[in-house]
Amino acid sequence: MSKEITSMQEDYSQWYNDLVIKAGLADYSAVRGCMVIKPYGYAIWENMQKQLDSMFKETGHQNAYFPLFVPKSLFEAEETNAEGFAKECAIVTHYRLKGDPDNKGKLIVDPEAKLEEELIVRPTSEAIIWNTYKGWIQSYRDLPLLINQWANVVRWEMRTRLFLRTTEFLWQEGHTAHATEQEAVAETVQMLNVYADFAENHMALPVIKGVKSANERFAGAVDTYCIEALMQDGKALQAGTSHFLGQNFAKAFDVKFTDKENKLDYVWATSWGVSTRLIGALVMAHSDDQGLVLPPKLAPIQVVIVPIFKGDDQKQLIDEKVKVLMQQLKAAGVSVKYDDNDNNRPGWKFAEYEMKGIPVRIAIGARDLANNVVEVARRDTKEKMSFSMDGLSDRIIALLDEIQVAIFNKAKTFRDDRITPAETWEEFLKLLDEKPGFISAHWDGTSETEDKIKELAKATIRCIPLNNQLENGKCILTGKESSQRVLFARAY
RNA sequence: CGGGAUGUAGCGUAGCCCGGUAUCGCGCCUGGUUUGGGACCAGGAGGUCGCAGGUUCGAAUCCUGCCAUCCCGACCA
Repeated sequence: MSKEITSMQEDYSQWYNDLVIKAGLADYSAVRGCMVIKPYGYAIWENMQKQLDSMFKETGHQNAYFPLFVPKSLFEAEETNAEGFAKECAIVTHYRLKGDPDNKGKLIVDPEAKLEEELIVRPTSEAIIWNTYKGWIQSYRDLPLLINQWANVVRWEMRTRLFLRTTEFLWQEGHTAHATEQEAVAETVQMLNVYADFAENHMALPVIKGVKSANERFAGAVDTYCIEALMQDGKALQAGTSHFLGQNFAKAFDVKFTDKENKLDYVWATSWGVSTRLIGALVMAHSDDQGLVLPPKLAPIQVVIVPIFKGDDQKQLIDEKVKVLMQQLKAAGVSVKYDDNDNNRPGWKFAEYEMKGIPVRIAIGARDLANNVVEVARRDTKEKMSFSMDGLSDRIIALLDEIQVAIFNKAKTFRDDRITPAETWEEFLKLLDEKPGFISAHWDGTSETEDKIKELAKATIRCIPLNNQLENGKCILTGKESSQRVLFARAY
C-alpha cells in the first residue's frame, strides 16, 4: 500500500504532488525549483509535441532554433517586455571557474573571466529572434515569416510547483512577422484556435477563449489572447497564450520591409506558446484519488493487458490469444502493453495501471478463455465489462474514442456548472469561497478596479471571452457603468 | 522574499521534551509456494538521522546558520 496518495478532498495540493511523483511523471531534482521529467511524464510531453507540431506545420509554420542566451543590450531593447521579465531573469556574468586557492579541490568563479556584457538566460525569445529577423526581412515577399521553436526557458520564480511553475520549463514559442495588422491579428486568433482545438480534442480539456485585460497582458503585447481552463479545485489555469505584438518589436529592433508600393513600414508581429504546464493541467483536470486519468489521445500506453493464470500451460494459451489481439491493436495504431511480468500479481498491476491512468485495461484468464471473452475495465469510470474475443480490437478502438469524449464531457459539465454570474460584491466573495470557479461579473474596465479586486478577493480577470455578449450593468466593485461581463477566478 | 509547519533506509514512520550510536510497516535481494483487486513463508541487505558548524567524554536528541518541501502572502505560464 505504499503507493497511496493523499485524497483530493483532504489536501488538493498534496494530492497533486503525490500524484505527479507516484505516477512517475516527474521527480524533484538537486536544483532549486527545477524538476526532472521522468520517462512517463516525458512520453506525455512527446505526444503533446507530436500533435501540436503537426498542427503548426499544417498552418504553415516551420521549426527553427535560437540561442539560449540573450545579450543584455538586446534584451532591454523592447522596454515593456524587458521590464516585465526583469525580476525573474537568470544572468550569466562569467565564463570560467578556477581552483580555489584557499580550499583545495573546490572551485570559485574566476574574477578575470567576467563577461564584458552580461548574457540573459532567455525567459522568452522575442529579443533574440527579432534581432535575427531584422536580417531576414527586407521585402513584403519575405513575409509572412512563420517560425516556431521547441525550447527550454528560465524564469526565476519565487515559488515553484511541479509542472505548473518550475524555474526551467519546456515549451514551444511561435514568432511570426506579417505585412499587415489584419494578417497578424488573424494569425494570433488562428493559433489561439489551434490551442483550443488541441486542448479540447486531445487533452479533453474544455477551455474558454478570451482576451486578457491590460493587467494580465504579456509584457510588450498589444493584445494577449488566451485559453483558460478550470481545475477540479475550482481554480483557473491559463493553458496557452497567443499575443498580437503590433509593431512593438519591429520598432524596437528596427525590422522594416518594403511593400508593393515601395513604401517602408515596420512589420507586424505575433508570438504564442504553450508549455509543460499543460501536463499539470492534464493531471489536475481529470485525475482522481486512485491516480491519473489520461485521455486516450495523449496516453503513452492506451491499453494494458494483464494475464491471469495458474501454471505455464494456461499462460501459453493466454499468450497466443494476446499475441493476435496485440497485432490487431498495433495495426490500428493503438499503443498497447502486455504485462506478463511474473513479479507482481494481477491486483498489484490493476492498482498500478490505475495510478498511471492507462485508459483501458484488459484482463484475460482461464475463465475468460473458456467463455471466449475478456474483462475490460475503463479507467475514467472504473466500469468493468465483458467483451467477446470476436471483433475485440474494433470494440477496444471504439471504446478509446468513447473514453476520450467521456473525459471531455465530464470536465465540461464540471466547468460549465462553475461559471456563475455574480451581481453584488457580497455574492462575488461568497461564490469565490463556496463555489470556486469562473465568476461572470461586470467590471468598469479600469486597471485600478482590477487591482483592488485582486487585493480584496485574490481573484483576477482570467479573460474577456471572445464573442462576449454586450450587456449593460454595474461594476461588481465600484458600481460604475459596464457594458459586458468578464470572467473572474482565483488562478494558478 | 516575509510568516507558519516539516525533514530519521527507496517510501511512510517511532525515538527528540529528559543526550549514551536508531523502532516498526511497505518496498528491495535469495529460495520456495502463489496469481480473477495491492500474496505468503523462511533467510538477508540497506541509515555519516536534510547539510554545515558549535556545546559535550559522547548529539537523531541541545544551540546557530544554511538547504529543501508543504501551507499562507507577494510574483508568475
